[in-house]
Amino acid sequence: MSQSASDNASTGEIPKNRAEEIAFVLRDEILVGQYRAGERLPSERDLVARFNSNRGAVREATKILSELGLVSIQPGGARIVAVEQATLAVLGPLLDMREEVRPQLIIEFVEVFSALVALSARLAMSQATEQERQNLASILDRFDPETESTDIRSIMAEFMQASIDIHNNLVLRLIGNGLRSQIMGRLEQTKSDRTSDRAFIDAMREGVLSSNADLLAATVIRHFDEARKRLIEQAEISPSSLRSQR
Amino acid sequence: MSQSASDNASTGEIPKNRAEEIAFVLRDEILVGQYRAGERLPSERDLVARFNSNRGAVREATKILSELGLVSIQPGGARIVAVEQATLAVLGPLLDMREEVRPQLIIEFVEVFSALVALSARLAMSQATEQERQNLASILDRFDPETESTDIRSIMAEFMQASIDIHNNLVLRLIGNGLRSQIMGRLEQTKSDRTSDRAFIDAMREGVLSSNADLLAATVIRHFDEARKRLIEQAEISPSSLRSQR
DNA sequence: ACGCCCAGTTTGGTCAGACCAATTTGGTCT
DNA sequence: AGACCAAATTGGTCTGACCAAACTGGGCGT
Repeated sequence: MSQSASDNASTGEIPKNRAEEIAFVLRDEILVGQYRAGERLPSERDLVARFNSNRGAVREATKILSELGLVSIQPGGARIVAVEQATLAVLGPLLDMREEVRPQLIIEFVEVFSALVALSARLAMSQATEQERQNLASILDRFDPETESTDIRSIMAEFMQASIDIHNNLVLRLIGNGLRSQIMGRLEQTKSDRTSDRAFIDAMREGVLSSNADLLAATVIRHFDEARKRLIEQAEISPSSLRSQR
Repeated sequence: MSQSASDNASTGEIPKNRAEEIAFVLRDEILVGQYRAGERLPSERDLVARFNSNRGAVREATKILSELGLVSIQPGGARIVAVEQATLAVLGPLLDMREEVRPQLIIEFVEVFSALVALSARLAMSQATEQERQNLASILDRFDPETESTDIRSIMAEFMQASIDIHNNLVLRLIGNGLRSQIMGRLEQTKSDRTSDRAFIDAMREGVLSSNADLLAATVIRHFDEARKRLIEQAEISPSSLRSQR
């Protein structure tokens, strides 16, 4: 009845050691809904038997789950916590595991990311030096509508990072870190309108160079709103019906 | 040379076990700058000696630090990671430990929280039922300018939660969880203008009941912007000079 | 002097087994 | 049915051991 625990999903999640290996498996099982919230996680000794490991490794694994906010460990037993109570760190795995909620989750991500990029751009504009503005513009210049390889999303990610470096808002940076690490590499290529992308980039460039925070923010919001609408159409389901699936 | 590791700071951070006890001490030492980024954490065996514990507990502790993003554990040694790379979970401890950056950090928090509340209100308005709008309004109604006890911040927190329950954006909810758990109970009472607060609450109420997302968002932004300006004055230092302290 | 290489040491990773205190559980008694 | 108690279970702590990879310093060759 032992288990190798190595049947991990697609993404480049390479467990560094036995504990992470076990933690990832259990995490995915929880995210997939194999246990319900409030239910008890198997005892450490049971997990030892199941994964053919030792209590040390198993305890480290459950520690990880606890840190993710997915389980609550107490003397007497560890209990599963609702995903809604967890950490941002469950986002990525959630995208990998739950195909059904994936489209909706991506839409929700865009909603939030949009607001954060707009905010970041605003804050950056309020104190950027001339050189920093030039730097931001140069990032935008990397966009080339001719080349398929230049992904507008990676440019936005870089723009976000650069603007964070300018205003240096730690809270925003930490949130950005979390979102980036969870989303990076998990978003498939989406076909987008290159000409409208061109217009978007140009508008941002103008906003940056003229240090027009309002224009910048509005441009960002509008662009992501369009992207969001495309995603909704792509999902071919109305967001409200999707929303109830979770 | 042993250490009891129980000299934790003010906030209600009660370690559940030896591992957390050790982790909290090390975390605080890192946040205070006792180790520099890239430096090596003492070896597990050294930590065992220092905390008069065992390797199992120490390993669980470093696992926690690793999960916080404060250290990177690799065969050969664990190394300290820059705070900027960490998780939102370091925010609270940072507020507790670094008095010098506290004012600036709070300002940065307000900047972000403001945008998120505005976004959340927007999203909620886009799909709130009549009853849900009434519920939001009733939360706002709990504000009583006469009573000193009604804290406008707790009302905002509740409003945020309620609006999240409406739109049910998981990403926003997870971020909200993180921010709330880090900030809750760590913000001192600030004297605010009760009459302007009254006006703010009323404006929000109107926005909610008329389902006017733009009004709501604008109101939220304006209010937090004023709050932020008060905080800056209170700190008696310009944000730019503070910014360089970190 | 300088750089390369190798052996010894240190470090994290894994494992087995033991004891404790608190919780949980199941059965018994009322 | 409910209260109660004893036994089994569970997480928490601790000891001691072995391995492979990483790190260290010293000696060798250039």
